[in-house]
Parts: sequence; structure tokens; C-alpha cells
Amino acid sequence: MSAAYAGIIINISHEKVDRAFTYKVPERLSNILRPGVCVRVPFGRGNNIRFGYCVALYASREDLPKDAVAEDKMKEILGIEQENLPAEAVMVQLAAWMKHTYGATMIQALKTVLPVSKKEKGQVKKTLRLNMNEEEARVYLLACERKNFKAKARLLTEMLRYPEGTFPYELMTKKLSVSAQTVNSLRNAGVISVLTDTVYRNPTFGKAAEKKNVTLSVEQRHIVDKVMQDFTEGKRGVSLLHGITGSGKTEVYIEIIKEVVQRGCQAIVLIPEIALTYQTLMRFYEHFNERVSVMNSSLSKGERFDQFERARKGEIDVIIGPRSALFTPFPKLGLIIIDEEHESSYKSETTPKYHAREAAKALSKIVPGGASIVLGSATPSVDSYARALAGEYALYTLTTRLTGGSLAEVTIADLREELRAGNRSIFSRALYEKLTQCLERKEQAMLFLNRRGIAGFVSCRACGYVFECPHCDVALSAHAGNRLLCHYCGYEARATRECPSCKSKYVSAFRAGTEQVEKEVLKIFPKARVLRMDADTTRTKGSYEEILTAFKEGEADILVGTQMIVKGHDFPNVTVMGILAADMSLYAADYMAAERTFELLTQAAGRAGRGTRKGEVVIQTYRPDHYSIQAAAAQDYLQFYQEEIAYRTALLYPPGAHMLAVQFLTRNEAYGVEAANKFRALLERSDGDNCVFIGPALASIGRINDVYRYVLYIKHKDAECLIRLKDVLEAHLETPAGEAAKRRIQVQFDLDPVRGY
DNA sequence: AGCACGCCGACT
DNA sequence: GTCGGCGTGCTC
Repeated sequence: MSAAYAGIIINISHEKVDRAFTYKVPERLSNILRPGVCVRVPFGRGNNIRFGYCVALYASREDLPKDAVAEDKMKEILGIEQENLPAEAVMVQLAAWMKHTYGATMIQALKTVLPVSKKEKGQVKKTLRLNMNEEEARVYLLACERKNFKAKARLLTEMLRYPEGTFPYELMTKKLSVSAQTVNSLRNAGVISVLTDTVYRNPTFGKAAEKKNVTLSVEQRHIVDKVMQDFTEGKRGVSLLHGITGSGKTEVYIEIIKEVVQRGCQAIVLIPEIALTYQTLMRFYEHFNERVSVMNSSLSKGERFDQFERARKGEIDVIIGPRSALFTPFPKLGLIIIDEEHESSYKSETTPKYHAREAAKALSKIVPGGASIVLGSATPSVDSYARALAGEYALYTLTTRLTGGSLAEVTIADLREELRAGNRSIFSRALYEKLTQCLERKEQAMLFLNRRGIAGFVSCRACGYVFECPHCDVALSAHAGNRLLCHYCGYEARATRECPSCKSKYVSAFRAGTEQVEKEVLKIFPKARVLRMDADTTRTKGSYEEILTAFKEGEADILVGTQMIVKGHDFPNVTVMGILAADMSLYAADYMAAERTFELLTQAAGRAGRGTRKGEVVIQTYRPDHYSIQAAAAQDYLQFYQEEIAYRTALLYPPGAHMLAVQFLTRNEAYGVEAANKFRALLERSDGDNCVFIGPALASIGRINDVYRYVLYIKHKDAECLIRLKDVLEAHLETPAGEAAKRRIQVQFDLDPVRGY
């Protein structure tokens, strides 16, 4: 496309100018300018030349947004910058890729990739301090007052209240309305000094850990050598590391990072938010000391900026963090490691809904020289495994459990059978027996409740009435103090003792929760000491680690919990793991339900028998024949994969094909159906010949906060075809008819979603 | 952010 | 008058 006008962002990091300015595109650039490209433009009254980034292209005057400035006000782009690219240019290109692939405005994409503004930086980084003693300063203040330099006087008066103190720059300039010039002139006069704070806070470690040398097993060494051989030859591709829990993936990561760092490159290690354990962290510190930095969600924006700044300046070689750590601006990125690559937390839930794995692949192609990618998992995503088998990724397998211990012995308990035998307790006979023996042996047990999608709703047992949110299509869930809460919009109500429908008194909370399990355990095993871990008991900071430590130190016999107890913790004394309702996550209405069930069960099964004693696992289920449960019981990934890939291929689900979910959000139910169907017709007419359309249909939770949600799924082998359809719809929304629709309906895209709508 | 413009008191 | 400092608002 040839463009006559372009939207240019001058300085993304400053709030006042973080919007697009329209420039004319000179003839010679009209065919080569693309979103994300770095340009030089005249800016401001002085027409100073600045760097800017192209965020939008317009073919003609008609395409310009209505609020664009008059033609005569527009200046012309001077040229495309190819050398001396600012460090952020790589990230801007990544943003352009995100915009193209996942659908978003360029600004949304830029904000995802360059998340911290300089404003925050100012707050943390610049402080003011008196540069002279109190008397001298008072003399200077008098001089200022005499000359009527009001701003200077205000500032000095304030600072003289604490002559030895340091003052945050932003606070002083804002509160006292002192301009940057005033501060500058005081600094030039030598009255005050402006300190740029170079003391970075490193939140998780203080002392340098002692260095331990690890000897890699033959298996591990082989993988490291292979990856490094490709790296050295300049082949920067993707490797998938399939290794069962305890097979030593972390050592492999560390060794590869070490070698990459030795070659003058830096590395990013992505981990799912919850998997960041203290033990794992210490392993990295032991090897990289102050050259490694950790990002996590508890960091303030300023602290995150510090981390990025250290990376930019070359003060660190390795950063560890959740998916946003991918945007660390290293000068020479050489390696990206994605641990537990199957985790769904790598997919962003806000627009642009990017997948960190795909974004990492895009980034590795953008960085000069390229970057290698290592994906690691005990239960690889079906997507990655399929690509590895197809030869797109190199596949490596770690088969030996180095931490000792052997695979646990797994029993499947058919709950239908139990019911027939008259057992109505939450424990099958097999689990009851194993728990009893475990307690007798003074060993520990874990009970895992897979309660995804099940909340403690309140219903009437006489007529079946369920308390529901008046604004969303979900049941309210019971909370302490007789309160009923909507988890989607925050609506709150009181629970009544009497059923509003049939007036019976049999109103009670249906508790399939961990609390109920805990009570049940105490009833059946009154002597057992029980700890519970779920969203309720881990609400306060640090309580998560506290519970785990207490359990590890043997302060309890049984740990009851949700997903969070099965992720990456070693309890050597645990010999029994009970999975209470294995199929709960199978009922989720999306194509990844079986994959998630298999992952959870495999992880849970891997928790038992980590020490020297053999582990025993009981999987309780109503669907003992389902392949995800059978495969998890056999701890056989390949068996699961083969069943799953056959299903995905036959039904054209990823990776059998690509899938685009288009979500329509509107307050008007009837209009939603009508508009969504119109959009589908438009897409079918344009380029949808070989695409499979499903819907639009009301989402599984059809209404949240009085907004109705319709979903249209489109499937096709080729992702680019779906991206074209997305572009067609986006373009339509820019036409006059589309603009009108946009006021009543919101459209969101999600390419290859990992969660059903 | 950086720059110019307009305002205001002080000094020639 | 006009010089120098200060606050405000705009930048395609």
C-alpha cells in the first residue's frame, strides 16, 4: 500500500505527547513506510528533528480520521531512520507485529511493549538536595525574595525546613508548582543538586549466595551441547525440552544461559507467575549473582523500570519474570527460555491478546542476530509438541528423575461404582484406605480439589432455586458473614434464610470447596492435623509461602488445596496424593479442557513420592474411561498427545488449524444478535471461502455487568487468512456505517484463544 | 519533554 | 522602555 499520510508517535514515554501526530509522507517513502518503522520528523515550534514511530498509514485524505488537523498544519516526514536505532526500536517492531497478528491499535500494542512511562521514572529517580549549608542557603533565599523570584523562594523555603533532607523531584515541582527551569537555574547557580538515583532496589535477595558447581548428567549435557552448537553456528531456532518433573530442566537452562552469556549475549527467562518459587530463584542467584534480576507482579512500576534500565545499561545478563519480562530491552538478546511453556498464563487476557510463546518467536526474529528459544515442560502444550514432531522445533527429552524416587503408583477410583456400593462420602474406599495407612506410617498426604469453574453457590434444596447476579449470568457465591458476591461484577447481596421462590427454609450453600473437604477430613480422621490452601487462605501477602513451609516442616499431616498445591513444590514426606474430582475441569466448554485436565492430573500425580518412599496416587472420577484421565494415570504423555491431536485435527482446533474468536460486547441483546450476524455475513462475503464459521452465539457467561457477549469463531489452516478477515472487520469499523455500529457494539479479537468464551 | 509566548516587576 | 525570570500551553 502506498501512503500519503502517516500517524507518528513522537515520544511514547511521555503522557502529553503519547498520541499520534499526522505527517505527510514524501513520495519516495510512500511505498516503504510501515507501522513500527522509526522515522525522523520536525517537531514543535523550533522544528527540532526528533525520532518518531509510524503507528498508522492513510492512503488519501479521505482515510484520515475526522479529527485530523488541517492539511496546511501538517509537516513532512524527513526520512526513515535505519542506523542509530534507539534501543526501543526492537520493541516497537514487536508491537507492530502484535497489532498485525492479534488486532489492537498501535497505541495499545506500544503500551503493552513499553509499559513504563518516564513519569514514573522521574518519581523514583530524581531527588533534590541542598548543595550548600543552611546559612548560605538562607542568604540565597533572602536574595531571591528581594528580587521577587517567587518560585525559587517557594522551593528554597520548603527545602530549608529540612536542610539535610532529600526531596522527590516530582513531588516538589507539582506541589509547589515550580517549573523545571526554576530547578535548573538553581542547580546551575550551585544552590541545589539534582540527584539521579542510581541505587536500584533488588527486591528478592540481599546476600550473595555461594556458588555451587553442578555436574550435568549425560542426557543434560547432550542437550546443552546441541543447543549451543546451533547457537554458535548462528541457527537461532526453537527447542522444546520435554522433561518429567524432577528431571533437571532448570540445570539445563542455567548451563545454556551461562554459555550464551559467555558469548556476550543476554537471556530472558519466562516463568508462570505462580511458579516463581524461592528455591528456583536461589538456583539462579547461585550462578549469576547480581547479574540476574527478578520481575514479579508485586514490583511497583518504578521498580520495574529500574529492572529495565539495568538491562538497557548492560548491568545484568539475565532477567526472570512473567510474560511481560519478554519486553526487557537487552542490548544483545541471545536467548529466551520459557519454562512450563504449556501454562495458559502466557496468554494475555487484555488486548492485544498475545501469547508470550508466539511473541518470543516474533521477537527472536526481530533482534539483530536472532535469539534462540528453549521451551520447557513436563507436559508440553499440544501445539508445541505438534510443531516439534513436524520438525519446526528441535525436540529433546529428559527421561530420568534425578531427585530420586520413582513414578508413583496410580489407582483410578470410579465414583459411580462407589455410589453403587453405597459409599456417599467424598473419599473412595481406595483413598480412605491409603490415607489411613499413610497416617499410621506418620507420613504426609495431599488432597487436591480440581474445582475450576465451580464456586460455592447458594440454592434451595426444596425447589432448586439458585441465587443469581441480577447483572450477570452467573450464580452468586457464598462468602463469610452471610454475604453473596458476584465474582464477575462485584454485586453484593445478603443471603436470606427463606427461599424467595418457594418460601422453604432449606436454603444452603453448595460447598464443593476446599473448606468442605477440610471439614470432612476432620470428621473422618479426627486425629489428623489439616492445613488448607486456596484463594481464601492465601489472600494475605506471604501466607502462601507460610502454609507451604509449615507443611514441609511437618506441622500438618494432610494438606487440602486447589491448583496451587500441585505447582512445583517438593515435599519429600508426601506419599499419598488424592485427586478428589478429577473430571471437574473436563466439563469446561472449550477445546482445551482435556489438555488442562491432563496437565493438572499429571502434575498432581508427580507430587507424591518425591523422597525415597514410593508414592501412591488415587484419581477419583466419574469418567474413568476418558483418555486424559487414563493417560495421566499411566503418566504417559505420548498416549495423551496422540488421542488429543487426532481430536484437534479432526475438528480443526489448534494446532489442527488456527482459530479466531471475535467477541461482540453490547448492552442491547437484540442488537447484539443482529449486528454479530451481519458481521459474520460481511466476513463470509469477503474472504471467508475456506473458513469454518461457528456462531455467533451467546458466550457461556452470556452477560457480565449487563453487557451481553456474543462470540463468533472462525477456523482456517492458515493464520494469515484469519488475520486478513480480522483486518476486513477492523476496516469496516472505520467506515461511516462501522463508526455508527461501534457506538453500540464493541468488537474484540482473540487469535488462538486458550480459554473458552 | 522542550520551546515560545505573554506577563510582570525592576532597573536604566 | 526593555530586560530577565516565571507560568502556561502547544506540539501534526
